[in-house]
Amino acid sequence: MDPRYDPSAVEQRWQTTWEEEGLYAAGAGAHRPDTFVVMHPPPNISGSLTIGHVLQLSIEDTLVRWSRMRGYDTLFQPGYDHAGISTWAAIGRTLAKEGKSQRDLGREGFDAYVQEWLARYGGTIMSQFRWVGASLDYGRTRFTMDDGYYRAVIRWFVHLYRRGWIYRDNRISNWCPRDRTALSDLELEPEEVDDTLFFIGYPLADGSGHVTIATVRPATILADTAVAVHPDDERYRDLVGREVVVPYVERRVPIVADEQVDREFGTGALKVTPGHDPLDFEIGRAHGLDELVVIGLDGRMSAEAGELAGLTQQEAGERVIEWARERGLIERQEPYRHAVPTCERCHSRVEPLIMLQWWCAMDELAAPAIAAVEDGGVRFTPERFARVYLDWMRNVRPWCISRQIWWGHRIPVWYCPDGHLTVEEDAPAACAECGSAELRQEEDVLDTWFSSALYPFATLGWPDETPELASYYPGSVLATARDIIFLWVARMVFSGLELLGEKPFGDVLIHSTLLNPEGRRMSRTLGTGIDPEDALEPYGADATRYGLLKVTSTQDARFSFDSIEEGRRLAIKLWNVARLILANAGDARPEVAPRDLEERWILARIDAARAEADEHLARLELAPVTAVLYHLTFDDFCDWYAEAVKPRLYGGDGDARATALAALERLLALLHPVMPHVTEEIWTQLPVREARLIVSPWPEPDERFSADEHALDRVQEAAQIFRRSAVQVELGSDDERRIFAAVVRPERTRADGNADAEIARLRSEVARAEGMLANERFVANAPAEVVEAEQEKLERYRRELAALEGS
RNA sequence: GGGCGGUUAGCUCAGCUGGUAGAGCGCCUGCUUUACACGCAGGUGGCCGCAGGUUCGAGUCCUGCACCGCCCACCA
Repeated sequence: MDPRYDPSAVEQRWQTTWEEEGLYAAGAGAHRPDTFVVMHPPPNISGSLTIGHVLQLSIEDTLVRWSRMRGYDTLFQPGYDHAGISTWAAIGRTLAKEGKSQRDLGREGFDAYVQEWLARYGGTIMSQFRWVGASLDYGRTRFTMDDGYYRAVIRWFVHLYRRGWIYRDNRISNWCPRDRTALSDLELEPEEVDDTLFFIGYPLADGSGHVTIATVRPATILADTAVAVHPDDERYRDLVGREVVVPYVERRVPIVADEQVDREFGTGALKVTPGHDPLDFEIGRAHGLDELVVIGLDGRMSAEAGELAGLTQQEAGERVIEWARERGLIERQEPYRHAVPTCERCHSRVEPLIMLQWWCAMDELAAPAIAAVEDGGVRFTPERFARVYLDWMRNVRPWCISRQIWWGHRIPVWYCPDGHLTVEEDAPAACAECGSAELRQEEDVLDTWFSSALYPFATLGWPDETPELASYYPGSVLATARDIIFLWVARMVFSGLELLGEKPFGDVLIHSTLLNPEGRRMSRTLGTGIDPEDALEPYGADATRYGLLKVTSTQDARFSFDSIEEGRRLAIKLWNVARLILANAGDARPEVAPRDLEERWILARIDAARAEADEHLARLELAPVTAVLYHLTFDDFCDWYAEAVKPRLYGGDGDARATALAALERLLALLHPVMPHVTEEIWTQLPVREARLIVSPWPEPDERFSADEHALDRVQEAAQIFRRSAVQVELGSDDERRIFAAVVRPERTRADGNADAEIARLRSEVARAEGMLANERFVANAPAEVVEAEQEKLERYRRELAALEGS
């Protein structure tokens, strides 16, 4: 073996070998009927890997490899997402450099361009997946726009349409004037802005006074169709049912009462603009108000704004205010800071506009998806995210699913010249209503998340009844960051329940969001992110995986190269101890032939670590696993076992050699899910191996040694005391004395004879324990085992103290 | 406005159903030449955010408060 471990060559070689030998394929190594399925969240085809993706892959791959070694039929599914608006916008930015836009290309020209673009930028992500060592079944890679998947999405649309839950309607929509498409509520991002709140008098139609309203958007006054007050508001009770005159347009509109009005805000009277505000829209529909629109798709005043047409809202607002001020209707104005919705992608201010869009009603879909989490069929880890999911699901509103872009699944609706709709999976020959053959397909495409929602089964061949679908649905664990609980997780749950009658996965693991070393959110656009290759290249995949898993928890985690450095040291340590054992193995073959204390002890320790790791992995806790492995390797295996057995290895003890090889095998197996490459590389150096480590059995516990987990406690205590004080403590057996001599080498110890400090320490421990045991209420009320433990501690301290003082 | 999370060693963080504080890194000291200085051994270092409460006993449970962060939100 090379004295120095160089991950770069080794890792790449194994990644290729495993894949070529088919060991990443679903079912590899399986010997039990259960399946373990992980759908890796499909990355945007337009993007590149972030360090957060590497964390996610590390978590998933560790669970997958662990399951594979335990004999499960595992499927780790890879794929890409076409990422509608995201890709659309990315291409827009590229085109802008040539002074063009997407729409300049025309629909077909755009299709051609996007294919070329994907060929150029699409391939890097999967090679980065491989670099991490993610054992995805690459041969099954799916794309959310491939033919089969496309068909699934269209089937889903038609299904919902026939259910009556998808409909086309003029509703208030979120319109991004820059991207020129509608957005769902989840694609908005609030942004704080400084506005002015104007208090404007609306004269009563009969001239008997006026009602004052507050607004930050005076331009929308042109589209006011009512004033609303709270029904219980004493101030306005008498005015309900009467009329006011809207300033500037001088239109008579009613005063209505609606409980959605906040009495505390402004004057308690609200101008109602159903065409340009979500709340006003609701009030308008409830009261049958007119829905006027005065703002166009470009965000400027439209033709309906009359003489103000073409002006910006700012300009139009100033004109309206000026008009009102001249007539003494401006009561006052004050600066006002508030959050307004913006497009999460381009940060333009989103216009709420009434427009014709496709909607999906959510009530019927949400009910079973709520039940699935309430009754524990779908579990969240950490649990608190179940509430986040439920709160959203219980208050979910209609989902706007149409987008006015050209990249995505085109809505399967055809219009005839008379405006009849035909909804079919395949292009119909004639209008279903009038028989007209002159059909035109809907221009809009579907929201990206409408298709992602099908991921857990569309990737398996749905709507066909494939063997994969039968075997691998539902999946096991979905690992994701918390930012897509609504966008994706929730939608997968309800689509799976609706189409297959079964939840898509049993566990949702919400892992840490990685922050940069300063504790700030990483952002590609701000350049505060970490390029995964900056870790993978110098440290290697094993170290990177280990380092990321170490810091992940139920909280956000700061990324740091320190933990990756620790992983690197672990890999090197493993490499070196393997060299020690292999160089001194002679012609021994791995066999559990324990004869002496240190061997039974290390086998017991490995078993205990395995049990601990199993427990944590079953609970989807990854960070504690790295700690268990680290201490097992460094402290138990290297610093104690290897040191203790070393003289016997040198001396040609066959049993010691055979057992050392067997113990090393088990250690490698335990580490493999986290650090697959270095462990597999060492594995191939072992004299006997029946298979690749990646598909070798997870170590079974050996009851013969479970009692020996603490066999070295006395020796370790004696060593501790000796190293601190140079005082020799009596040991009970020859084995113990031999191990002590092998591990505790006086010439490598400070041994400054500081027995006094040790005696003082033990005396204070004895005093503390005596104090507790003298407390009658403690002895009476504490559980028996706690009191016993305290007594044992006291006895041990007294024993050690006696040994020290006697010497 | 509503909700959630955090506050523990110089730094980054563990501490499950309450039993008298841990890890890694850093720092100090001493050890190298038959696995590894990418190493070994030892050590220093904590009113567990603040104030109350429950309890024989609180980092852990309860109530308030203070900062920091996140999510949701139609107060126009």
